[in-house]
Amino acid sequence: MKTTPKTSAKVTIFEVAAEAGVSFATVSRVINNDVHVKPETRQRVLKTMQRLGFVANRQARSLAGGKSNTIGLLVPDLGTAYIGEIIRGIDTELSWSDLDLILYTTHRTAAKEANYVANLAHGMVDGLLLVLPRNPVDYIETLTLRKFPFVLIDHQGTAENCPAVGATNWQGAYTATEYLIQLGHERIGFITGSMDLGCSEDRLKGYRSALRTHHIPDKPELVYEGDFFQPDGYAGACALLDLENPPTAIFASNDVMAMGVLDAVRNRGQRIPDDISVVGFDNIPQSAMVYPPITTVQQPLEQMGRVAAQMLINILKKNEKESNRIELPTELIVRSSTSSPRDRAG
Amino acid sequence: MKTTPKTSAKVTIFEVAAEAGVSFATVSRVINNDVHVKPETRQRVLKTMQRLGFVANRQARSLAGGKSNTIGLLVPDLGTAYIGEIIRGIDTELSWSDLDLILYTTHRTAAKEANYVANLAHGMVDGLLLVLPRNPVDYIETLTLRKFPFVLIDHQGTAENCPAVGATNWQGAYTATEYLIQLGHERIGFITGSMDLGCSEDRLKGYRSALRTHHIPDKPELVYEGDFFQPDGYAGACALLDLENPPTAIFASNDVMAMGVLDAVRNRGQRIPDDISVVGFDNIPQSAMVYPPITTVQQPLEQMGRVAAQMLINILKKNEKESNRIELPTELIVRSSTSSPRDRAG
DNA sequence: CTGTTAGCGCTTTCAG
DNA sequence: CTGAAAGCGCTAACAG
Repeated sequence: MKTTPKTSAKVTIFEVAAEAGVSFATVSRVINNDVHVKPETRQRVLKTMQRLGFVANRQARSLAGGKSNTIGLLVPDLGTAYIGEIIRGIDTELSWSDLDLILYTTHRTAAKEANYVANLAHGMVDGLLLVLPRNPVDYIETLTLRKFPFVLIDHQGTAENCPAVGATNWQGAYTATEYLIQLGHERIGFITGSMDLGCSEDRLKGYRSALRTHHIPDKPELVYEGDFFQPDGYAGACALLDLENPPTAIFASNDVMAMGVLDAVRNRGQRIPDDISVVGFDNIPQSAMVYPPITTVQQPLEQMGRVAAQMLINILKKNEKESNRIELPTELIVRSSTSSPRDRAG
Repeated sequence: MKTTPKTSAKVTIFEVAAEAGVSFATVSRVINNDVHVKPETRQRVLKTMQRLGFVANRQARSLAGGKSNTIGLLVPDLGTAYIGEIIRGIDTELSWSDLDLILYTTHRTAAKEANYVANLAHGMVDGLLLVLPRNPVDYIETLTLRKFPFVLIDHQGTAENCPAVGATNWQGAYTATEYLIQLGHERIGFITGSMDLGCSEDRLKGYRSALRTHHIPDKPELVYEGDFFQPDGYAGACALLDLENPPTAIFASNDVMAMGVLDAVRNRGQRIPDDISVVGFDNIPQSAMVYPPITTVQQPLEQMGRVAAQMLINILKKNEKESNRIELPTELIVRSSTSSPRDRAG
């Protein structure tokens, strides 16, 4: 009952070997495209494999061979379109290789993050893609020391010198702010993202730099600290509009919060863009579909995913990290949520 | 250079065992929470594991133990919010177990689908979650025969008797159609989903039944075959509106196509809902945010993911399939894209 | 309660 | 070019 090869049971290289009349080592060679196999023999083995419906056991291969042909993707959560776009890019790129993808969600728990990284780096996966890492310092050193392949996505916190792909957050925020200034806005509210993320800081800095360049005082009361979620966009807009001297435009650090702003403004009976101009960041698909369509800073999310996957694959192949940090350009997408404040008169 | 345990190298149960002064079997027992270990010993081993930074190798565990503690998720693609919602539900549920999630994207290739299933069922994962399977017939039999645990999500094609979670598509479409009829619409256009999917058929049937119930002739020219993507919603709306006697309402089989309908109607200078009422299906987040917010049939996507994951976990635990098919209720969400056709006069 | 003994299915030297 | 042998790190009966 033990070695009885039932028809529907798993087929191992041994069975294939026996059927094909070769040793199992040869079968292994065929599987691994080893050159040292006579074409004739290879064909015979290949046919047998097909006939028997042989499927190599990845666990075993990885145990014996030392690599898993799997990469791990660590994301904070799955709640927003933002992550979805990035995953899509990664998936696209991976579909051309034969790497599998294991998905880990940290649910915004820094502890879980470090924990996962430790586990994953321990044989489960060959490389790691870390989206929006919270506390990379906790493990980047370990990873680097061990020479474990990884790429950071959308992170620009510490000045660590490691592979990462991000977007020109500073530039994007600067451009958008400047655009509002050129429309004639002088009181521009700003809602930040989670300030423990590098990108949030960069966006805030870009906003401030634009103001400075145009000699507009940077009033602290016009900056509201948000967290990238819609409710905070709503709250931020309310806070800003409640000011004695409210802003004529609000720049939210992402589209999701900008939608919260839209709601808040509408609920107060004000119109967009006539009364208040609104700008977002990311250019997630919804931003074009809401009413009014939101002027936003496009972040090439899907491309970021693709590029990151490419980088990781390269590192895996060459066994050395080549490029260090790639910044993909952001672009201002002007839609209908912004106009000159002078329009009010009209 | 071979067995030299460098400080930063991987720690195995052997090292832990040696350090703790027990046999490696005991360490294994501790890892697996086996009851047969003296509390005292367990503590000592646990401490040693911690100190040495031991992390169990999943590949090895799975090879030896015959299970991987990983489940596979097979989705057609990552392009739509639809899948995202489902994944979120699955992820939520999984976060309470210690199962890992491997993500496979078939990119709508039926061949790839069957292929993946074959591979996965071969040791890579302990169970399979299949979202919107294209050609389940290709492998359901194999899976069932092998008693391989799996759950189908949003599939109601063949009458196969296997674990699945879906929504009351027929009921949802019936209710929505009836709602339009009660508003006074008599010519109601319908844009189907991919007709190779069971849910599409059910929705079409629900639509037809509602018409029949209310003695409204079911005109074939009012049904346009779509594919669930936005462009087809656009095309479908154009085709329907080009009819000699165009419909006063259009019911699209999902929200994404409904958005295409919105575009098409607007591009023709007609207003929603004044000139044309529009109804969608799914209730993806965007549907509430576009202009005008779309009346739609809510499908509990996130919940479907959760329930499916629960079912699979149960099957995995009890090693038997318990429940067979769960239908989660749909619900009509009335928003601003629908009104009585008589409003035109107003 | 704990140690011993076999493998899981495959990759990899090392000899032919 | 091909076979034999030695593990990869761990689980799972068996004996104590």
